[in-house]
Amino acid sequence: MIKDELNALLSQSVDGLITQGLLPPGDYPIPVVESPKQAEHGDFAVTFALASAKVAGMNPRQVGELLATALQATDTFESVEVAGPGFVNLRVKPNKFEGSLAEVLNSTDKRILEKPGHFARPAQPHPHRINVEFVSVNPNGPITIGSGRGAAYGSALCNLLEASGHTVHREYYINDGVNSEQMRQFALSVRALKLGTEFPEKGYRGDYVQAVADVLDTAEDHPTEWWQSEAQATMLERQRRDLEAFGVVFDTWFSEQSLHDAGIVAECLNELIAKGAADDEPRRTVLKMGKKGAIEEVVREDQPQDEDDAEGSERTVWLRSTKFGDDMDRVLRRRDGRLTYIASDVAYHRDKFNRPSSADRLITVLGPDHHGYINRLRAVVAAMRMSPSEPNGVPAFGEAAELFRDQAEQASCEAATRQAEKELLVQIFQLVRFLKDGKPAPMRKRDGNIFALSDLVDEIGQRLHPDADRKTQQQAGRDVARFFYLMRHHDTTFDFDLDLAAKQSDENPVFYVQYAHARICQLIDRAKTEIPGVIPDVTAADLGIREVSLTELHERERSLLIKVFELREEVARAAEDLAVNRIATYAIELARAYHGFYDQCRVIDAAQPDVSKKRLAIVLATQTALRAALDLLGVSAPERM
RNA sequence: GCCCUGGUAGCUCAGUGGAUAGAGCAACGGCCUUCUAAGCCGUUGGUCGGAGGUUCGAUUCCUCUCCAGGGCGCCA
Repeated sequence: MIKDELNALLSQSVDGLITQGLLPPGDYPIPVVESPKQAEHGDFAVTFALASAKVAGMNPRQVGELLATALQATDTFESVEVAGPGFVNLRVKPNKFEGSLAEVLNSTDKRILEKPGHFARPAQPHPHRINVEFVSVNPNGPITIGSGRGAAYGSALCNLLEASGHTVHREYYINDGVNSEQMRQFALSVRALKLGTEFPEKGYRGDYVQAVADVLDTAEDHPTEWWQSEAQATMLERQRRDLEAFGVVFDTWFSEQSLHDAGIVAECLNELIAKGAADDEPRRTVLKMGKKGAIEEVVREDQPQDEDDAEGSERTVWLRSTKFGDDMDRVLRRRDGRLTYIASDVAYHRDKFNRPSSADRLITVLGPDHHGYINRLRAVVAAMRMSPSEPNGVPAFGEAAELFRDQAEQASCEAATRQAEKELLVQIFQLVRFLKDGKPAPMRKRDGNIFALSDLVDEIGQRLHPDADRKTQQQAGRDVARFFYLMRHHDTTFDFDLDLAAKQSDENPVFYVQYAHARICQLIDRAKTEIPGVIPDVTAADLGIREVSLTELHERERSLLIKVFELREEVARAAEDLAVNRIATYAIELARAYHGFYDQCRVIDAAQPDVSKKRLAIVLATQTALRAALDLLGVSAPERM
């Protein structure tokens, strides 16, 4: 793509200057082109002169002049200007865009997620096998509009990681442990509704509970476990349906309980004890933290042992997670022998690493209420991955002396923690506030009903297209909801304006982008009938672009092309930062560039076939980029609106 | 107390250590007998919460601080 070519050219030029003795040898930064904020600064800008003035021992403008002279000589630029304190502003000769345009057109009609050769797929220097776990809510209710953000983000993130050259596994962790008190309450609520028995005090109300009861085909009572597994399965099915309708599918729905059933949780527990990462000493270590994560004090809380406890009660087993960066030790096995959620987490994470096509990176997407879970989760992975250490009897220093057996253990634990920081990335998405009539809309209705993701999709779809069929409504609702969820950075609280989402107007960015695509499609259709033979044949093996020469470019053509070429870089950067919102922003910018081009550049003109051909090539390239961006977001690209 | 996130135009928000900080909406004014006006163009609008520091250069990095939201269970 054009930027890579220019970067290579820059490096050559700088090397040349050094070889010629015009620049003193030194440790220079790698020169790269940047996109200027203002169009009048040219197509690309170089800040090399500013960054390297010190190394060169010259003033930045001087370095800029040298670089400009060298670049002038390459016959690549229409203009090279040194501006301001030492920027080098570049305007590229139109024909230098031909290669990049051909590259994009080669990808027309290919989906970004299908063909590895797609132009938007950057060369991935460090491809990983990434397991992305997201949504993973309890199977005791429908997917809420709060979780909707995690669903949208997680699914788009997976697309993005794939597009940037990683292998991705999409995973949903089912919190179906039979020990779960919440699931027990949910099951008992269903039972009460079905059999007319007494409703549990902490029971779940809402139509969806009744709906589960209605589905179950039984008239008699069963053990609680039966109700639990039946209610769960029914609810899970609803979740799966809702998610699918929202464009979210998983490769694996992983059952927590299956780990218990296979005895793996217990096995892991024993492993941790053997490694010294867990034990049943009756104490909990709590770290008093100062600023910047500095340990101020190690507090040892002795746990009272109830002599009165029922016979057969066991000693509490603690994960010494304070050895792995957590601020508090965590319980793995309760006194009554039940294993905790975090105990299954150990087994679960071991499993993720140990499958046949195992992951080497884990990404876990969690909601805002799980922020405190990050260190704990990392400690779990660290403890599970740690290799046991031979005692060396050298006591650790300072606070560490309270935590570790000796320096050998400290080294081992710290290495495991650092490793876990690399292997496990926890992404927190922040709260969404839903606004209706300018006021916050409650997430939970007074009757105990939850504002479900499916309600959101339906409501937006119905308000947009009151008279359309259900499929059209759902598609529209899904497109708008996904785009709204994704257009803000996931780690920022944002307001979801339901009225704006349901407005079919220029205020709604989704339609702004989709409209650009629809305009393109209609234009291409029209060109096929009005000026057949002029439209570049992108299906030909050796593309029609070879006949399209870019001898001159209208300003709008130029800026549109540059924007199209940016997609690949944008995908790489967004994937690097796990920032899906960049793609939404890019889509809006690309749409803007297209609308601007469309307004000023007449495409179909039988009198000027060369101009038409060139512009159609640019339009096709834009269509490819726009589709790719929308694909990544999981938003449809309609052919007409 | 500690941790996380945010504070940028009237509103909603972009912004990668670079130039005069951008967009959409709102307000005002233009552009359809030629490819979809769900569009385009222009005007108005800013102590980038505050104070220090690093840097040739800070909205961006560091420290402190103010304000707002969220989180810190033998719950999951």
